[in-house]
Amino acid sequence: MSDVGVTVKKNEDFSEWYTEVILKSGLADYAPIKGCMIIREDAIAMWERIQEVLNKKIKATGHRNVYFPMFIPEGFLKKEAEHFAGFTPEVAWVTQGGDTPLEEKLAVRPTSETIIYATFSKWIRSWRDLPLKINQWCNIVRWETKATKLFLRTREFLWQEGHTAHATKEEAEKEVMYALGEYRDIIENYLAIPVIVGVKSDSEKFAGADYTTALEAMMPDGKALQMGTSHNLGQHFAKVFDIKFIGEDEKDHMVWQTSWGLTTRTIGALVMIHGDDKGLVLPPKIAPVHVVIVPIPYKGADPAAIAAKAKEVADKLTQKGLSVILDDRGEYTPGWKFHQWELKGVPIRIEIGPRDLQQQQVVMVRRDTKEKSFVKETELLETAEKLLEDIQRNLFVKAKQNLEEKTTSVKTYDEFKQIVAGKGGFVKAAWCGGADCEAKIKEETGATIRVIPFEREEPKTDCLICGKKARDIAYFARSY
RNA sequence: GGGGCUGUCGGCUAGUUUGGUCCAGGCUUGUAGACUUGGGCUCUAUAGACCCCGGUUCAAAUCCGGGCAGCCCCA
Repeated sequence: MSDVGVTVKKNEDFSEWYTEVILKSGLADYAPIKGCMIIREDAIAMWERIQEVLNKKIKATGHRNVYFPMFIPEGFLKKEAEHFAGFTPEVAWVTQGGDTPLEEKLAVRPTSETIIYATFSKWIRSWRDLPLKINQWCNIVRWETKATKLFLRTREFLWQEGHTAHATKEEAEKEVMYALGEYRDIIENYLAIPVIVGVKSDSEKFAGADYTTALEAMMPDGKALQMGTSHNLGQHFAKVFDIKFIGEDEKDHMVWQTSWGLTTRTIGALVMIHGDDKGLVLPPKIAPVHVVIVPIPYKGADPAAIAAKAKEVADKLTQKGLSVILDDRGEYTPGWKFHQWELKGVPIRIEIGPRDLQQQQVVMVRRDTKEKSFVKETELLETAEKLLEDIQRNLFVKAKQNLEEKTTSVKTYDEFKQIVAGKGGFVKAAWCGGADCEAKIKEETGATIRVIPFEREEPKTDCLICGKKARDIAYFARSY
């Protein structure tokens, strides 16, 4: 046994397991710059798949892609005070070009609201210009000081940011929910990760927003991970960037705005949630490769016939629209290849050897359960497709169980502390809505309000901290 | 933000406690070849490292200082 595979078990040293799986499966590598990572081929392929799915959705509803500069003049960033205060601690600044100091320093975008909205004020004149709905795929820099965690905490990452301007408050509210809904579809139905959706507390909302809605997932180690956010910006930015339009009533109005983002963090969540001791386990709908075929060319057998059959099977599956790799490398043994492709998380492996040739069958192994079956050639396509659907569903169901197992309702603060310090996960607790109580919990336990779910539950007990009447049942957790 | 730990061929490591045996050993990987192939085959040849800077010393992978990088715990 060599050490090319994952050397630690997921439930023994989760953090180390996570890093090893990512490095060894080839999703990413550390970059020679502190806090930065290299996103490699397979991870980019998954990101491209996410792009493909989301682009299709938002284009169908009238959003269009754009690209704004990555540099933002300091003055822009400062215009909305709360926004500036929120982002300034982790902004990277460009202060010099060549040998010449800049007259005004430039922020490397931590998010693009300000530069985009400065432009919106130019583009929007009349109600006929609304709604304005754009999106951009780009990189973002936030100068983190904490330890790097691949995909989850790096100074630079990729994301998509949608920015919209609307004539009415109601329309903006609808847009916020629209974006959140599309995120939910991608995350749950493609990435197979169940989420709790709802609104953030004031202290956790986006700097400069009226309110922030979010999707939160639960990792196997009991920490929550934010999977995406959709903000209602109200008229905060419209006021400072002077984004006005003349309405049908021939009067001046401020626009109502939203912004929403989904990042490459979701790939980290995917690894954490579905991976196992053998490596990655990818949901078929996001996997860059659906099927790997490993021919087993015994010496006594007819290697040419086996190779031909493997090729034939590969072609059939490819024609059906699946992404297939025929691994006919002679220098590796089948066993070696099995491990390699399991590490990379390919959903289905097909083995074709002399015995299968005789029986007119193939051996099909699913990555999630490692279950092996013999499939008649005539049933190859339908079985493969059914299996992919099965795997997709199974991964979601298992993740959903994890989410449910790691969600605990508590009545007292003692119970709360015990859960947070022990099994972790989401802790549902009654909360008065006060920032002081929230801050106290954060200080004493490290847990924050991840989300106040839309699927509202009526609090039956009083606020955990102050004992006053509770406003909500909030989901608390320690988080990434 | 605070505390702790670690850094040796591409990867994992031995050597560090007690400076000298180390122009650094092993396994794995890479390369060339042979032989194999239903769960990480075997053999031969070959390539490859003390994180960086400074100090102590006759002598530094080993001790000291600083830097850089990574990991863990706490908030």
